[in-house]
Amino acid sequence: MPARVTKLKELAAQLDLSITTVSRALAGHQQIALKTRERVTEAARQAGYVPNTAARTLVSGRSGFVGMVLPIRGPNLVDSFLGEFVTGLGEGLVSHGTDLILAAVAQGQSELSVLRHVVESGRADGVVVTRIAEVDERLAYLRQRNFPFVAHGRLLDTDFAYNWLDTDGAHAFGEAFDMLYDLGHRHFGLVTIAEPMTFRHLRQDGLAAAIARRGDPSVMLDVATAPRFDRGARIQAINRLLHTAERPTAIVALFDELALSVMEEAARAGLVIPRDLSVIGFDNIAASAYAPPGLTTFDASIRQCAREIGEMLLTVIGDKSAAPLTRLIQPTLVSRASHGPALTGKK
Amino acid sequence: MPARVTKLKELAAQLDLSITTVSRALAGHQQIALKTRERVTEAARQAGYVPNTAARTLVSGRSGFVGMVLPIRGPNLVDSFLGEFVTGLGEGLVSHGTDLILAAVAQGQSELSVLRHVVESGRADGVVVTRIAEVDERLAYLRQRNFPFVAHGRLLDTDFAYNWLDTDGAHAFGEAFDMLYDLGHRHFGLVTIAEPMTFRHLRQDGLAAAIARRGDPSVMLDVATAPRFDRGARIQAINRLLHTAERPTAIVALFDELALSVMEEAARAGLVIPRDLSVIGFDNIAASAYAPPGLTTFDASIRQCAREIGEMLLTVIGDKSAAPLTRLIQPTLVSRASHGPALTGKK
DNA sequence: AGTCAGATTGCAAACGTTTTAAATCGTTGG
DNA sequence: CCAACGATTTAAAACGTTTGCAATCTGACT
Repeated sequence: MPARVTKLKELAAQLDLSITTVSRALAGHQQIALKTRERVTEAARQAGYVPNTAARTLVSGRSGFVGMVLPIRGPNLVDSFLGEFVTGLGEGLVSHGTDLILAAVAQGQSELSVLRHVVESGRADGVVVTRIAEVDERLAYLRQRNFPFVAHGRLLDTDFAYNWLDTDGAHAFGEAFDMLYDLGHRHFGLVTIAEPMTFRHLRQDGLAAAIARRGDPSVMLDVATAPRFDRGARIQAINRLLHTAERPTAIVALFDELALSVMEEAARAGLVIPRDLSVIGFDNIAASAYAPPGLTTFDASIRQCAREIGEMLLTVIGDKSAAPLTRLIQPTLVSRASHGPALTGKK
Repeated sequence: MPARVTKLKELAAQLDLSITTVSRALAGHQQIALKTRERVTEAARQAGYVPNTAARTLVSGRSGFVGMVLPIRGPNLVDSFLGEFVTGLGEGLVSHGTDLILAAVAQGQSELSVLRHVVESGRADGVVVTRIAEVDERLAYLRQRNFPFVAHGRLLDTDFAYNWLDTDGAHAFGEAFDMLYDLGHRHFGLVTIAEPMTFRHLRQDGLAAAIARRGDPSVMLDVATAPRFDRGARIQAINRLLHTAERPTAIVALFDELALSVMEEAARAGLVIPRDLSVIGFDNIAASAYAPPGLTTFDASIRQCAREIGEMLLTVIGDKSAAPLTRLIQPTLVSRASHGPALTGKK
């Protein structure tokens, strides 16, 4: 026999008060006598009263939920990002009693249509959008609806003001270049993805800007590109980079998974890291610490970022007309053993 | 200007039909004339009508959500489990248009109280419970309420019938022992956790049973125990195991994270794996492939399990009175390079 | 005693949907 | 031409809460 859920009406009857008063007392309204408020609170606690979310949402227009569309990924792909992000988001939201809804995208559906559903069904008071694309229809939609959201990542178009939090990939990649340059490296490789994600541009541009700043014409940069989820193409692209006549002495990867692939292929080709090749990644996923000899990378602290995104979103929901919130996080260099001085004997 | 959401009333007015008819037409009731149904469906599509979740939930008593309480974990802990699990669950639920609610546990709250909130506020039609403890008050609560749920993991008490899916850790650990025994190992180590989780017992018992089955009195087993989230204690316990006069030649770890720690400490102690020590884990987390020389482990395919759990839960929600659903998954051995023949020269 | 202000409390509407029971329509058989 | 039936549609209640407005109560002041 399922124990029944106490309703406001019952609580009111039991206390010999009106539903209105009980509701207000629990909401802590000042207009209800303090004594009554205490009496009601205690009775509610005793009865284990929990307000019905649906009824509350229906009348107040606030669901107490924040939505997120589950990022799509291939069937055999491990995504170290999601677990961290979700945990952080939960942490950021919990202080205000807000829960998270995750909506998956079914086969044949677009991510946008799922987002629309979440927004228009009133399930959520705000949403989080991750992995921003160069032309992102999700952001366009949310903006047009004037629906509260915070993006993890930036658009390239800086005219479009909105709420975002991003890690400063451009700066990090500049830092990586400077460090490697100072170690004597002049011939660089960059492993990147084919998808039109904005973080690709930002990081790539950060690297290019650092090279330009240095103003040394002897610096060379080879770029290898492969679709994000195509392992075969990735391996091929990396090997093209590794097996040119004049091989780069340092390779920067757009993110750790790519860097780990580089290390694997380098090992397969008989190269010793960091003696023959320096490798630097970005993200600091768990595997990076274990992959020999330990990947030097930038820690983006996804969990912490997500937590802050959660808090930002709550602010945005609370005050829709506030000026756009933006936050640029500086990732920190995690120096392990995959980088070192350039092999100069060769030149 | 936020575009307005179309409501049933508007749709009805526009079609010159009653709200009732429109509602029924969209639900596909046979009693509504086919022609009308088509007309309504088309108009709804055009208007981009999305039913309001709260209103629907309030009257129907079904929220279309499945709940899960975000597993608690330390601030600096990476949990490879969660991302996989959530993705799989989403995949399993999406076919029925069900979304997932994740509720985080705030500081000072108990996981049970959050679960109660989720259940009693009507947020969810069913819940998923992971990481079953020996005496699990969450299961007791859900059962007493007769609320639909599926557990990832089993209780030791087999009298209590409920819906669960579990990986057969007992069998896997038996398999690990047999394999190692056949490779000549006689002195074993087991690294386990202090927390009263049922999977600990099941795996440990599986190992003990395999040893007993073998009936070889020369087999020895040393057990090292440490709290799950205490890294220092874990390292200490492992080193106690590694630095006894007569060191085990093979160590089985309760799960991969422990196994990776064993490999790290072994390397630090100058031991070569698998020559001096065989190590076997369980879970097959991403890092296990990278940690040198590659951890031999069992793949529990969390994502696939979670997917199935999602499907099971939908079944349970659909028919509350059905017999308990149970499913035991056989993990598959992933043979990498961390195990090998026992070093016999020593004896 | 009457009046009035301020402090409390309660009535009733509203939120958008589903669902029960009943109404309406058109048709067929007598 | 009427009754009855099946097919289709509709009115109205219900879900549990919040909230604008009105009602009541309690003293204090005149």
